[in-house]
Amino acid sequence: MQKPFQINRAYKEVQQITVAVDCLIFGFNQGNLELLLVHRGFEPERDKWSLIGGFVVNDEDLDDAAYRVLRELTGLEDVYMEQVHAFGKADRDPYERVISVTYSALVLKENYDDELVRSYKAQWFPIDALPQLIFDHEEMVEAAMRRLRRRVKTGPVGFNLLPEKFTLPQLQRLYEAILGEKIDKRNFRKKLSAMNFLIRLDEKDKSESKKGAFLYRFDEEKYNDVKHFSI
Amino acid sequence: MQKPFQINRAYKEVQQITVAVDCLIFGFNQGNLELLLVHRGFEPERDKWSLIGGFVVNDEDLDDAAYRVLRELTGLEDVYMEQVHAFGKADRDPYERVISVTYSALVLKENYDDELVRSYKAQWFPIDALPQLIFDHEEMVEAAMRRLRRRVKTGPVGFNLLPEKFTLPQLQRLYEAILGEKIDKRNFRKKLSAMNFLIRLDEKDKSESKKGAFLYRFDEEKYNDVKHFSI
DNA sequence: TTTATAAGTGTAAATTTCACACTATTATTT
DNA sequence: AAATAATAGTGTGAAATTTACACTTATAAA
Repeated sequence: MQKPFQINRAYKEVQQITVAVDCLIFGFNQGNLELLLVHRGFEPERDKWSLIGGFVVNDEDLDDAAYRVLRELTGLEDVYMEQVHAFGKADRDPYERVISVTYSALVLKENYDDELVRSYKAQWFPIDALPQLIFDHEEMVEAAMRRLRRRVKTGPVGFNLLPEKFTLPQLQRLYEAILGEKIDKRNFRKKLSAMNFLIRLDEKDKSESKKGAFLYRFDEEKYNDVKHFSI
Repeated sequence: MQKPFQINRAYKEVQQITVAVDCLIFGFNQGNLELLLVHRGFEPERDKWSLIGGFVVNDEDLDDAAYRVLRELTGLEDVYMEQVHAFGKADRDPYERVISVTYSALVLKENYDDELVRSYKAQWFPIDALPQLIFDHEEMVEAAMRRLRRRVKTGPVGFNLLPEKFTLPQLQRLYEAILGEKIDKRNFRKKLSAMNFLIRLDEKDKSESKKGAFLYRFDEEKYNDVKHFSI
């Protein structure tokens, strides 16, 4: 029989393991939900693509490691980010045993540091046209997408993918891209206006239509009064 | 600037970290949702209680580590278990840096090995009357409860906490214990009978009432025809 | 002036959720 | 033998939510 649980916390002889974070960096661009990937230029799995990852160091919070990796690649801070799942099959990385914890980040494509991204040979791919990914990274994408779909239906996280001012058609296209289905325009707007946390500005965005669409902004305070967010 | 991402996967100089799994073992007993905890008999945080945990060894899948820990403590196999969250604050364990991945297990209290549990000084506590827990284990319980509440509303996982044959009053009490709220009997039954995956047997359980309540069983096949599970 | 394009708006039907109270069965008590 | 006490079991109508659906408006471009 094994040692009692927890007891061996006091022992130092426990095996240690390499721990990584992999970031699913989502952006929204011209109606497409996109994912930022880096090209893998070495074996094994050379020329496939990979999530942005990095190793966790010993004095660093797990969450901080994810923020660091994101910052190093994109230059972004204060980004919406959420842990998704820990992937820990012993043979998931053929080179060595690595446990990877995935994080999903929603970034504003206009804000990130393009230069930095390019220097890492990173590239945006539409979520429905991803290249081949290494290891179990496809499974990671699936898990993150499932969670993202749930999150945007039950909370105002989607707004992190849009600029401060946005139009309702943009917002709807964002939801359609994330959920992978068409949404009825009137029903969509009805739900939003019932929740009453979007402020219509006196400005229109004419870049996407002749008529122009009113710009809105998300109002944090009004959102706090919302009982049940649902889209 | 740091090394490019992923590249240093090929380097062996990465710091390694102790990785643990902590199991939230839920049981249902006499109308109460209960959690199995072990008493901590040593410093730091002596005499608090703790989740059942163990360390992940290098050639072991993360999920397998959780199953092993559960089996070692309860003797149970083939248990419903699901990863909840990875907890990774650098100082969450004051003794040494440990990243802990939590798993939620739903066990049948009648099946586990009582002797084994007692030999580990483990004890069941009602979920609404937990003792003080070590480290961030209260946060772990919260996270697991949130997920469990969501899961039982959207899928047939609650049945893992009941024996093969169970009555509708038992099932309702289980839901009430998990959700922490009273449920209307008629509405509850209406939803279940609409989904049509419970088979009423020709037996009654008279242990909990004079009249006796019909026993039911969950029918896997019929469940597969259910479009939307919702309670 | 016409045309083409996307923005914006309301209503009715269907479905789902919610609130609510009495009868049935039987072991136990008197 | 009758009364009692305790839990099981059952249906209906109101309210809220979700869904389906089509035309008018504004304006740049032709």
